[in-house]
Amino acid sequence: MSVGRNRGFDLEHAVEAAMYTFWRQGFHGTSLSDLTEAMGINKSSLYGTFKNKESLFIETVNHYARLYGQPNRQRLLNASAQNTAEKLQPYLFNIADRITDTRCPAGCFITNSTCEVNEGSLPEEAIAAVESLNRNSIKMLAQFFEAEIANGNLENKMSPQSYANYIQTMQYGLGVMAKNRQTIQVLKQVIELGLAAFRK
Amino acid sequence: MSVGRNRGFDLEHAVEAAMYTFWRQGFHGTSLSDLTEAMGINKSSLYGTFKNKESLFIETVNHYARLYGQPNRQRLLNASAQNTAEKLQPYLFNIADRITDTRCPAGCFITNSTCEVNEGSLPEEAIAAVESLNRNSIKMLAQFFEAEIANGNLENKMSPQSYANYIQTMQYGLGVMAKNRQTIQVLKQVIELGLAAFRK
DNA sequence: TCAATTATGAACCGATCAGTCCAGAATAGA
DNA sequence: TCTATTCTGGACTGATCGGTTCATAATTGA
Repeated sequence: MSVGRNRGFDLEHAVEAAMYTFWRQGFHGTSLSDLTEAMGINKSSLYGTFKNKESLFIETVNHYARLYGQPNRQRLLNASAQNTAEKLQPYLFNIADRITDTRCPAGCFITNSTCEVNEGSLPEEAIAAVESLNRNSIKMLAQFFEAEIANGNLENKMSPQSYANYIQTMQYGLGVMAKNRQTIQVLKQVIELGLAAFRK
Repeated sequence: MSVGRNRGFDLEHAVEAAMYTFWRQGFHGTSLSDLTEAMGINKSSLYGTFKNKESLFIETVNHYARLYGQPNRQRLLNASAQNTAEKLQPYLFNIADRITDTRCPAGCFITNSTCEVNEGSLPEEAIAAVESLNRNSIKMLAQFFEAEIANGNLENKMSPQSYANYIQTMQYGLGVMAKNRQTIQVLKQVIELGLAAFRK
């Protein structure tokens, strides 16, 4: 254990509380008092631990991606279902479940943040963090489609990149639908229609 | 002409300038100084004419819907193409063109605003205005699909409402993709894939 | 036990926030 | 020309913004 007084709060719980707050209210809609109240710490501790509002925001979007995005993408890459549509369905259903989960803020944190991104308005490093997560998501989807085509599960009428862009668009759209308080049933019907592109 | 001093600025130009500012920066990301600077007027005139920031915001989202959304929806309802996909394609391409138009802020103003909506964070009447536009959009899409099914252009495997939800999801997704600086070419490929649901 | 180090609470900072006020300028009708 | 009305510029308001400072509390290793 390092020298000095011990931190009086749990780091992960604090990041999670901050994440929920940014997720619900956005970067600009969240004040430092909102954060300190949600995290149960005061400003000194927040600045001592996380440097500033922007760094804490970056911490939370990355936490979100680690917690929700990456495991689901990993399952998609490892999926053993017969065809592409049957692999994509549980992947998208998982997203739909998450973004309509009443225990969490509505919608997708990354989608919301992407809509808030804008030079001069959001701080530069925060923009970079969000854009990096978006690029990463599309990249992993492209990898998935590349493998699907290589394995003969999918015609190569379109490039893996194009299929990836399509699914990314669906994800974003579902996020906004959820923010708009559409039910899980609606989202699952939307997904079924969206998967028509992968069914013969 | 009514009595008293004449307004020293053009009302429509002012609303348009405010619209671009909110569209680019969001409600919370836009300050009154941003607005007065963009509109070329001062606070007294802004408050005298538009009451407050919230009312001006509502004015701008409605202006956006009148300017872009409604004409395009009207064209969709009047489209004479052979089948459903050929009617939807120009409708969605029009959206893609607009949200990637470099003369305007990236993305869709309504989509961005929907992501910013959230009780307690955005003022109540502004939330109501955005939600009303979203409901209206889905309603008109549902009308379109109802007619398509009635005319025998589309199987009634799914309800008109479900098809409408699907297209609305696409629209939202395209908006976020555009905000994420994806090109018009990418968006048009995505649309082609998305229309697979309406092609045999 | 004591020095070095780290965390915390509270007061404080200048800047900016949305919004108000008011004196004066401009206009129309009488 | 005079009066009533409306619009405008600028100064001003209290509140809140993100961020800092500093004295003190708590901890470890020596």
